Amino acid sequence: MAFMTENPPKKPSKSDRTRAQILEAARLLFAEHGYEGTSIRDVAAHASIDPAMVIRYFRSKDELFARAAVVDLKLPALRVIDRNAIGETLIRRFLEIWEGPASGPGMAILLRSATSNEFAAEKLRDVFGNQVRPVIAAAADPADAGRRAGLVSSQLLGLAMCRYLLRLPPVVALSHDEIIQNVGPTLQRYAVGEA
Amino acid sequence: MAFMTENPPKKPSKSDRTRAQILEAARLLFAEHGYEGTSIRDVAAHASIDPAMVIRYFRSKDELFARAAVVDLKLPALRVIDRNAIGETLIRRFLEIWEGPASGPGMAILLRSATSNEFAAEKLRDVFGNQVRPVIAAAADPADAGRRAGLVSSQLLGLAMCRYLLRLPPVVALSHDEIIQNVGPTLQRYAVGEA
DNA sequence: TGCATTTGTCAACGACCGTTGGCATATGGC
DNA sequence: GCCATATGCCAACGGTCGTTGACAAATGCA
Repeated sequence: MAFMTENPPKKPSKSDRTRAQILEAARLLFAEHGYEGTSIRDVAAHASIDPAMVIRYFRSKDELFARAAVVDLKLPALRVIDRNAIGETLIRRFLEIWEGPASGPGMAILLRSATSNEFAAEKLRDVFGNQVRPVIAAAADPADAGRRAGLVSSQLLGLAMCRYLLRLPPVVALSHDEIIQNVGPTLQRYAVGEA
Repeated sequence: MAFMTENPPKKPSKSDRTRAQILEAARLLFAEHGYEGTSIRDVAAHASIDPAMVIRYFRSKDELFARAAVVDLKLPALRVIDRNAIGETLIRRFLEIWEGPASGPGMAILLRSATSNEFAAEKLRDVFGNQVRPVIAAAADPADAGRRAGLVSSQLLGLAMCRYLLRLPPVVALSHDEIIQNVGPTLQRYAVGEA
């Protein structure tokens, strides 16, 4: 067997480069065209490699998608957030995640395929259950953290859909300041506003 | 040529029934599994008919999808809406569209496929440009109606995604009253709130 | 009853898909 | 240089897809 999946500390071997190229091409294409709209052959062509190699490095298309669709929102630690600025904090982090240089296209990959691919949908539900909900739960009564996190998610997810996937012109045209000033208060009310 | 597409006033002929059955099956499946996830053979099986008939009645899968993806939000006429209750009016109509018995699955069809099918995306942009925007434009300064309609759309589209497509549990659990009380004020502010 | 038109079934086509196994080439330790 | 291994290409498989054309059954008018 020729796979040593877990960290062998030193080995930037030849294969690791192509492996990374394949994964990068896959993340790009999955983010842009979704799971069904991206073929193994497309990924291979983008990585300048034979389709068979994609299968050799990742065992199947499903496994490749799973490797490509990892998301870490890196939301601010629970106690660092100012309760009175949680709305602004969330929307600022949102813009970094979707437009900042550091973050990859992980969320785009999930959101693009979540409507027609159950694995992506489940993964997206996990993100909001394990990464968004805890932040809200730490800032307000944990009893209705689910309700509040759900409302926050609906606004953020809708904004992402309109701005980055559907590319609704007036939403694309919004400046960062406009988004912060308009959506920030909404999130603030959803997260910690009156019951 | 055997198609008389435009109203021949009296003819509930045999074919019109199967034609309707095919369209109904298509709307159901497109709404549930999206464009790429629904095959002509699936539609035919659901309509208890041969796949070739689907092509004979509608000329191609694209044309079938176009016929299935018609949407009329039937938003209240421009001057009937109370400016101070436009948020509540919009969210109530939203719930009727998505859960009421009268409205079909038109929006679900569009939203389900909009992330991976450019035709559906364009159609959805049309809906918000031709049906949502005018309502907002009539209620506030038409100059920034685009911005306001975009914000309204982001919230409504996100709520639909979370509740009906992604089925995020805490959002599914929301009662109609909770939705109206929480999302209504958001839409009110987006539509006519302070600049 | 005859016959033309409609309505439906069946088999097959070419294309694309994910995936596989065999075979060539390059690499790197001995 | 020798050879095991890693890396890569190629051709093909079985399957599903949208779509087509030929043919059978039903329908309705003369």
